[in-house]
Amino acid sequence: MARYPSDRKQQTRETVLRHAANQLRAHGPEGVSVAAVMKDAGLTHGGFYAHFSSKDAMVAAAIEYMFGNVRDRWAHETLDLDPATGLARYVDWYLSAAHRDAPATGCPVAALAADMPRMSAKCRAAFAAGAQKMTAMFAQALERLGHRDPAAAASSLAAELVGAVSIARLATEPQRADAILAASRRSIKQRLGLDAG
Amino acid sequence: MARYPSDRKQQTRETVLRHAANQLRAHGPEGVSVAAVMKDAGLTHGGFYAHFSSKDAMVAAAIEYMFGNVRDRWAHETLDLDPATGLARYVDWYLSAAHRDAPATGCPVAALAADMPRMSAKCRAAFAAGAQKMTAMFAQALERLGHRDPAAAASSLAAELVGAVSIARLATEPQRADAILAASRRSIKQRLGLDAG
DNA sequence: GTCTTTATATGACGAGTATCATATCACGGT
DNA sequence: ACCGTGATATGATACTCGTCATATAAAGAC
Repeated sequence: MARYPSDRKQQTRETVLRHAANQLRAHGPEGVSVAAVMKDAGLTHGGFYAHFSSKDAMVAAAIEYMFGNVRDRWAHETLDLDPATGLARYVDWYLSAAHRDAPATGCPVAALAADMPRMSAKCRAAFAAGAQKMTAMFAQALERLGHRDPAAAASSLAAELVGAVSIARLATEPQRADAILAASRRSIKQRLGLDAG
Repeated sequence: MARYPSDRKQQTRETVLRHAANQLRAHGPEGVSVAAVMKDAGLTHGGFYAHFSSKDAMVAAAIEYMFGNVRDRWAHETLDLDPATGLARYVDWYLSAAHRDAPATGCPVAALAADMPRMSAKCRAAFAAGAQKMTAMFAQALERLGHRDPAAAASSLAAELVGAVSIARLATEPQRADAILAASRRSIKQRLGLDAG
């Protein structure tokens, strides 16, 4: 029956999704074209609708994919570390020059939040769910650290992380961009008690 | 010589710019079309190139226009107030539900920062300059408040303001959106010593 | 009233896009 | 060797957008 390896289509779909996710963050929801994504994935535009019912469906799937990566990175960065060290390490990565300079593979919230209000309900829902899980991730770590009102602290933390990277990406001079990240690193660590060790 | 009122073209240009600025924040740089802006301004698309050399030139001019409004609002909100009260009042406005729900007339950084990396050099430069002036505005107030390292504190403040509004605009449930703004209001005021009065 | 100039409108062109109908290709079973 | 089907390619359609050439409308000068 199966004329192709059974998971061939699945793998193609995931390849397309990966390139879609990168192009989304790099060029924005309107800047990404079906043909360009397929070309990046090594295919032509025609076969697209065998994998997704519409461009919007692909974008929604790519959003879930990106937030899956966010959770993977969190798990990777905090693996086998106590909550304080793990959180500090994640903050350091989030506010690093490497993350600032690689929006295509970085946090979707910093790269795409501003575009969400004008997207389809499906995309907005997927994005909101992802962002919420991300904040919950922080809240759990802060709770273990004995913070009172960990939800509020996590919300404030997420806000400054996202804002700092967004603004740092605006700066024209590299040293200004560095200073923005450094200022938020210090402010966050001080306020969350992560600088004492 | 002058067959029309001398400032007629200037006024038309400003009307177009105002609508361009609103549409930019509402629909994003790719979502705004020359024809739609002109229609909003009560004109047709043809006359556009009498006012701007290109769509990009209009966007760049609209960016300057928006940041001009930012400074006007700052002046308006902090007028005749001591630095602490003025800053607190601005923070309250920035993190208000009204601002969150009206991106089209709100802060350009929260509405458009994510789109800047993929815009023309001219637009990026105008945006970076505007954002920098905004942070300098905060730094001046913080300096008057006797903060040490007011530049760093202003940077951190701007980051959390922008991030909080960006994330609040994602939330699907209104009460979550409110909680996000409230958490950052408290965190900012506490850390800057604005809650004591 | 007519003329001249400034401001705006009409209409067209070329490029790019999402979508879909149809054709071709690759592969495992026989 | 070849056949049938699942996966991808080709090509076309309808639409939108930025841009510009040209036409019309408005208003003071004579």
